[in-house]
Amino acid sequence: MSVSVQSVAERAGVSISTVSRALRGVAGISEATRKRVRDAADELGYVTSPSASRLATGRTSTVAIIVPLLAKWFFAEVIAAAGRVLNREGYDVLLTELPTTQARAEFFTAPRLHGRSDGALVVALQLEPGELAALEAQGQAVALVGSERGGTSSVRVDDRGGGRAATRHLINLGHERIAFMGMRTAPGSTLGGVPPAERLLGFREALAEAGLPQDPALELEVENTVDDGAAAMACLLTAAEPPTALVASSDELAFGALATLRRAGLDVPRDFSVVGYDNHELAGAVGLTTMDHGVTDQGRLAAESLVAALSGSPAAVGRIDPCLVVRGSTAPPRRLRAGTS
Amino acid sequence: MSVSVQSVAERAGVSISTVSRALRGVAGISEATRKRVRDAADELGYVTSPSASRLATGRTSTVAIIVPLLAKWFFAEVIAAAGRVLNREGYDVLLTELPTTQARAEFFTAPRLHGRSDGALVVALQLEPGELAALEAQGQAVALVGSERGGTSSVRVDDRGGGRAATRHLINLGHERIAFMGMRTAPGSTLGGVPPAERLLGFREALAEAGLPQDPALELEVENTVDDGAAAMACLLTAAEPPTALVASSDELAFGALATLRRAGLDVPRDFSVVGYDNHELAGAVGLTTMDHGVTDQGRLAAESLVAALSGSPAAVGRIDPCLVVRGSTAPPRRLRAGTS
DNA sequence: CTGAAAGCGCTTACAG
DNA sequence: CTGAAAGCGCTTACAG
Repeated sequence: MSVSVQSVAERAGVSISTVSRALRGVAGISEATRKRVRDAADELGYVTSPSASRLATGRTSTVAIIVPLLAKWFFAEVIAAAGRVLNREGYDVLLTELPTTQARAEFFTAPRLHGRSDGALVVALQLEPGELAALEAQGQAVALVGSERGGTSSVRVDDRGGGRAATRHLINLGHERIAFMGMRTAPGSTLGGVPPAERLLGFREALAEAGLPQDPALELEVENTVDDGAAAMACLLTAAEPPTALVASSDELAFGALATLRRAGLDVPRDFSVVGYDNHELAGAVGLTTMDHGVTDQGRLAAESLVAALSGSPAAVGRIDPCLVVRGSTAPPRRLRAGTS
Repeated sequence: MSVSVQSVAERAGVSISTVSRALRGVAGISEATRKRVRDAADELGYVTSPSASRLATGRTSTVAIIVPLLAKWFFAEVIAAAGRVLNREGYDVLLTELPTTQARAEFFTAPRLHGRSDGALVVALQLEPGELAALEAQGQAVALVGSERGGTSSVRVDDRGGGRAATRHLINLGHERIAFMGMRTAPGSTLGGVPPAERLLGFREALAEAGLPQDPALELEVENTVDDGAAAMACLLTAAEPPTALVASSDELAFGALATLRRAGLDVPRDFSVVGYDNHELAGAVGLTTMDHGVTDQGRLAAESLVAALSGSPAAVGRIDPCLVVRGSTAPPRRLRAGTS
């Protein structure tokens, strides 16, 4: 049904070996022959069979991108950025979503990538040693975003520094009671992981450096959803000595917190300050001050290091330093603005 | 390097034909033999080579999902929903993003899917006849979401009805000057299309049915971004006789509009009402009343009809009726609430 | 610079 | 119920 090398060879009056070589741009073919083959291929509408080529070479020119959840802004953004470099480099993108611990277990038990992709870009999942080994046993080069493993390419984001920076911003404005909203991994979920935990450590460091007391009651752990952020913020409003500011470990959580504050009739930033984490596409719309951690860069860098690994380069670690984006959700606490409004 | 049928055959003491048949669950193999083969395969850690299998059968068990832009909530959600059914049905998902007219042209010119996938799930792109023909010439079964084509499976969303419903809600509240924010396709962009245009028609129908005048100045066409929504809302605020309510053809646009209203010191819904379109994951956080058009269902239905088409079923059209989700961004206009604060 | 031939690892009529 | 053999459409040493 579809045109094969054979017919191109006949039309060009050469052997199939020559067709294969001419079309792939291999050296050692006279320009005249190459042109003749190309013309014949064009006229016939020939296109190489990927399956046959993959079977013969053992390479798939495909990369699997593995994420916990597709429909989260962060993951979609990473996939988009990674996909662009992957396509540019000639790789197909195979998408795998592992939203539940069950899906995750099944995926790593069966050799699901074997012969389907040459490499895997693993986003956010904290791979257990066995899982990483399983990927490698399937012949996959691996690159990580949101986690690290010795000997494996990854992009390292200074989340601790980010958490510290967000907190310092509030401290510098004069806040002394600052809450932190972290991410908890829900049972059966594959979300969460090291980055949010690092942000919490950064938060604590900033408080310690400023000589501020650590109050465990101000450290909340919730699922990373708008609703949970809203609920957690409500809890904070019931404290005997409420905080005047919040560091949220994601913009989703911050959005939820802002919603609760608004519903409670509190004005941000006059009555309460919020710093988010992500620089989510919608952060601007709600005027959220937040930490930008180069989400697009994370995807791009990871894809680049995976492509490099695929061509034999040693494992590389990309680095990203988050930085604050000031919008309108932070201000000095009320007590420092006695004269104001 | 990896285990082949050959070694399994030797270990089980049968021919490779029998191994192939036993492992694929084909009928006509004694249970004893089947078990022996399975055990041998397990012991050896055998896994079928996809490339070899695809070459032999001519089927790839892969479906390509094609979207204009990955990092938009709507598309990510559709991909996630479709991907789940596709994986469940044993298909791999090949991801293709065509954000620019250039990428789109290149994609349809080269037979990029030939031999890579058995079908294509095309989201939002309004395929030109030549583009659809190109996919079919590459042997792809096709399913559409966000557009329709005779003889091709698709999911039909009643966008006109949705636009009308959103508008009626405002009319029923007593609004008489209502603006509409539609989507314009930016030069070089692949976004936009029929659904937003249908929503506008529904808007006009509702006005006409209510005997309200059509004012072209209240119909804005902008790019589907928060920023453009914000800018367009600002324009509306400068009208000689400003509207009291807005129907936005996406939640992103509505988010932008809400931001502008807030910054202008206007209270929603006391001073101005807004209805969005999408039921975006963050609509709840900002209290946006919006049209839910079953985004997850769109992905699921499209994937299901594609799977059906792949097994020979005739083209099918799924149907979805959008419905209003009331939150807090709509209320009767001020003049009807003279007594109220 | 070019060709004949083996091989990649399956699936599937065709026989028995 | 099982096997021998052809074929899927390429790539790649090996010769020349």
